[in-house]
Amino acid sequence: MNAPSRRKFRREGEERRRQDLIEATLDSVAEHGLQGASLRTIALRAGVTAGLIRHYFPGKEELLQEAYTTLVERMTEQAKAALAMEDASPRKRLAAFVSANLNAPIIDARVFSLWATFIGRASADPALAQAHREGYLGFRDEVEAVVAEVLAAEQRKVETSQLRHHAIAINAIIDGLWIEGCLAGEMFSPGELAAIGIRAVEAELGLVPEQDPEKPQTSRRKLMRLAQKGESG
Amino acid sequence: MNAPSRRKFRREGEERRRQDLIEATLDSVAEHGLQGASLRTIALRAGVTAGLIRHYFPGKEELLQEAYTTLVERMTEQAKAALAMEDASPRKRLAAFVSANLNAPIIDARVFSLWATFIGRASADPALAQAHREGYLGFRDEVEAVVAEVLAAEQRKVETSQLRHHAIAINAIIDGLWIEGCLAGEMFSPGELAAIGIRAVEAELGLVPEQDPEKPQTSRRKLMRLAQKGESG
DNA sequence: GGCCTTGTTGTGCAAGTGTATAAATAGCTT
DNA sequence: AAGCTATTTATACACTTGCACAACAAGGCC
Repeated sequence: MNAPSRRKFRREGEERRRQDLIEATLDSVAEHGLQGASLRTIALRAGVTAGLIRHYFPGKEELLQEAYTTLVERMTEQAKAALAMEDASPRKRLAAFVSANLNAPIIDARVFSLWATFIGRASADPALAQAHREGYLGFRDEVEAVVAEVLAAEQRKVETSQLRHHAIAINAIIDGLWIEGCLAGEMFSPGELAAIGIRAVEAELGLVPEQDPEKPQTSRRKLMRLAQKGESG
Repeated sequence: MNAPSRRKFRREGEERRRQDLIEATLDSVAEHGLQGASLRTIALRAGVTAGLIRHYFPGKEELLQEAYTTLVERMTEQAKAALAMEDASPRKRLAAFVSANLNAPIIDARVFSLWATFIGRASADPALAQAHREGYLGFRDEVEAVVAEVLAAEQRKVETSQLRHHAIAINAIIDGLWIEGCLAGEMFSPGELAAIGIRAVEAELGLVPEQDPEKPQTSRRKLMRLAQKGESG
C-alpha cells in the first residue's frame, strides 16, 4: 500500500528533451531574469525534475549558454528570412527587410527581454560577447549586401568604406527602432515604425522618395531646392 | 584579552551612505549582473556590513530601484548636457549632440551593461518600465526640439507628425550606434561612429551635406542627379 | 516474459540568500 | 566626563540554490 508512489515519467528522445529544457530556460529568463531562472524553476517548466538537467548539461552555465546561442540563431534566422524574396527589386527587398524587422514576430517584448538580459552580461562574459558579435556581423553583412545591390541598381558607385558606413547606419536604424517598438509598441500605430524605418533607410542611402500619386509636386520641389543649394555652395 | 574584537567603523552622513550603497550596487550589477549582486557583495563593496543596508533601504528591491533611477537620471543628464551650447547654430548643436552621444563617456561598456540588465526586466517590472519611458520620452522631446530649430533655420515647414517621425528616427539612429559602440568599440576608429551618426541624422532631415573643400564637385553632381530624377519621376 | 541499459526521480548537502533583531559603539549633547 | 541616540556590526534563521548520487522504472532487446 501507500508505497512512496514515485512520479510517473516518459523517456523522451535526447534532442527533444534538450530542446524542451532550452525552451523552458528561455521562458524562465524572460519572465524572471537570470536571477529567477533556477534549475528547479526551469525543470518545473519543462515538466521534469531538477536532477535531470545535469544529465543533459554539465552545469547551469552551459545550459544558459546553449539557450543564448539558440536565441541568437533564431533571431538572425528570422531576420534574414525576410530577404528571401528573390524576384523583387533590390529596393523592394530592402524595404521588405526593414519592414519585417519592425513588425511582429521580430518586434516582441519577450525576445527583447531575453536579448537585453543576455547582452547585459556580454561585457563580462567573453562567450556571450563572441556569440553576439558573430550574430551582429552576420546581420550587418546581409545588410551590406542588399545595400550594394540597391546602389548598383541605381547605378551609383560608392567606395567600400562608404558602403560599410551605410550598413552600420542602417543596422543602427533597425536596431534602434526595434528597441523602441519592443519596449513601447503601443506608442506606435501599426506599420508606423516600419514606415519610419524605410524612410530613414532610404534617406540614408540618398534614394529619391517614391512618387506619391497624391501630391507629386512636394518631392519635386524639394529636389529642386536641394539642387539649387548645391549650386550655390 | 581576546575580546571578540568588533570591527571599527565610522558614522557617515545619511546622504553619503545612501549614495555609496547605490554606487556599490551599480558596480556589482555591472560586474556580475542582478544575480551576482547580493546584499553581502554590495555591502562589501561599499565598505560596510550587509545588515546596514536594511537601515537605509526597506529591502533589496527598493535599493535596486533607486539604483536604476539614479542610472537613468545620470544618463539623460549627460546626454542633454551636450545641447547646452547656446550660441552655436541649430545644425551645429544637433551635430554636437549626436557626437557627444557617440563618444566617451556616454559610449561606455559599464553603463551599457547596466542599461541592458535593468531594461531586460522592464517588461516584467512596471516600475522599471515607467522609469525607462520617462527617460526615453524626455530624450526624444529634446531631439524633437532641436530638430524643429534646425528645420526652422533651413526655412522648411513640416507637419508635427513628420517632426515626430524625424525625432523617432534620429533617436533610433543614436540608440543603435550607441549600442554598437558600447558592445564593440574597438571595431570603429575614433570619431567614426560620430561621423556616421551625424551623416545619417542629416540625411534623415534631408540636409544638404556640408561642402567638402577638397572635392566640391562630388556633392554638386550628386545633387544634380537627384534633381534630375525628381523631374523625370 | 525477463533482463539491461539509461533516462529519470528523489534526497541530501554545503554554500549562499534576504530578512529580522540583538548587541555594541561612535560621536554629539550637556 | 557621562549619557544618549542612532548608526553600525554581528548573529540567527528559514529558505533557496547548484550540484552529487543513489534508487528506480521505462522501454527496447533477446
